[in-house]
Amino acid sequence: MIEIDFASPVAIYDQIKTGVRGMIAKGLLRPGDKVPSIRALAVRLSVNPNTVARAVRELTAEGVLESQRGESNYVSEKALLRAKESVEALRKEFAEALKLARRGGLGWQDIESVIIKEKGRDK
Amino acid sequence: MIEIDFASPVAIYDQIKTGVRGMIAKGLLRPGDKVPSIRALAVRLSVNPNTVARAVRELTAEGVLESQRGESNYVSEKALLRAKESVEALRKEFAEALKLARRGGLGWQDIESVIIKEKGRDK
Amino acid sequence: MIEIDFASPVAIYDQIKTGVRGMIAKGLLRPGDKVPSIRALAVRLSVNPNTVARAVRELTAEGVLESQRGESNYVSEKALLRAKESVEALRKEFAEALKLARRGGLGWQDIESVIIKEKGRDK
Amino acid sequence: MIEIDFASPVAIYDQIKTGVRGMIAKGLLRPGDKVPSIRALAVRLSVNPNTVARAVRELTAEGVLESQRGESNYVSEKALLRAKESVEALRKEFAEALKLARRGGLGWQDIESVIIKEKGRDK
DNA sequence: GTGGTCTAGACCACC
DNA sequence: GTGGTCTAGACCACA
Repeated sequence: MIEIDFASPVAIYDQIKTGVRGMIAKGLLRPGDKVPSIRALAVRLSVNPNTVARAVRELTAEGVLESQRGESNYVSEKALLRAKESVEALRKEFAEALKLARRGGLGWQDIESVIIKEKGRDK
Repeated sequence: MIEIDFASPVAIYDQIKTGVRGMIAKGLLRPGDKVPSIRALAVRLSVNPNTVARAVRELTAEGVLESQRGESNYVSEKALLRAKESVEALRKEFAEALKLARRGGLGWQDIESVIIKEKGRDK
Repeated sequence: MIEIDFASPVAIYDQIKTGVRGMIAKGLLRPGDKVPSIRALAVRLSVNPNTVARAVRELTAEGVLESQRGESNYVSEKALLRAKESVEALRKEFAEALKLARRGGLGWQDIESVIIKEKGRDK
Repeated sequence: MIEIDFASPVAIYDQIKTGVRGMIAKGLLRPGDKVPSIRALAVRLSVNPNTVARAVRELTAEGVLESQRGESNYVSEKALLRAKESVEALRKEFAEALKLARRGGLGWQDIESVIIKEKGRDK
């Protein structure tokens, strides 16, 4: 499901947010689907429930999830649209990172090798 | 030579630093080479001389450039090593950005298209 | 300054948010003003720093405050506009509460007495 | 009689409950009075009979109304007491809303103007 | 010193 | 059981 990189400089709650948006963008999570409980997710990701709660809260504020007291959380109808937007933002960030790497002298060969390595990790 | 993206969120002096390191890594600047004067660089990049000065100052502190009172700046002997290190750092950042983009749902096709587009821009 | 009612059903972080917006709307806090540190506010309000941090974080996301790593927080330029909006929202909520109270049989006399009492508390 | 605000976030059956309690508190309905039939009320309020039925059911469970199979509904003897209680609850909610509005920066002038407007609507 | 994040554990309200 | 809030205390990055 969602992979957390504890060594990453990116905050865990942010990785969870990105991960959920990613699953929606990839179609693994669809509007109306029930999202695992905060506690369950926390256990599965080996993370504190508060950290998951923060991600869920912010995704809810963003309109990606819908939550009601005492009930499970659900993927909202607007989620697909929001996910598309965030993927586009990600595309721009990646393009920026690529440009930076090129300007800094990273060769195309290095870049291709990084990509091939990641593709392998993906399996 | 060095391209400055004035719309980028990355500070200009930082783009200059990265650009210089990049030219060294690419072999366009070699240890012992004379670096253009701050004023000349400022004019060529359409940038404030203070901004160039800051980049040069920090590169000097870093050991990439060597400067002496009233003389030109030169690429240091250690520059190649330093540049290699910074390219390695860049590689890691790029790998990180790639991983993030993937987790967030960006498809391989999107990624390839970004790369092809950048390759084209490079010419 | 900001008064916290610990007996209120309204969450503390929300009372802080409303309080800050209120001070801006009242002109007690103006764009560019420095906001007390999270820790200082926490002590003054007898509240956990994390609770203040949440209020500050959300106000920042909302565009009312501006914060930078390691620096103090400041009231943003857009804060006045945002505060005006939130006051308008508050006005509507109050009007709704009034209408509800009237429909439920609360007499004008009762309402006036509540208001006079609150005016007294204000001093 | 009872006014329904279809644009309100408050559920309609709840508005009906509040309205009935209000009429009792205002003395427009007294213990022993016959309450119009569910169908008649539904027509008069332009509302689904099921919605009225729910309001009546809950008011009966609460002890405000009394109903017997096939007979009309009547205002119970305890109704006055219950209505007083609910008005008191309403008073507290209104006081809370007022306090919130004040803390959020709503001026007394704004508050008075809201009240005057509502008084006018009341006629 | 600042804000930002994470953890641990507690209590509440709702269903 | 669910999510929501608060506290306490820790560590990090930045300046």
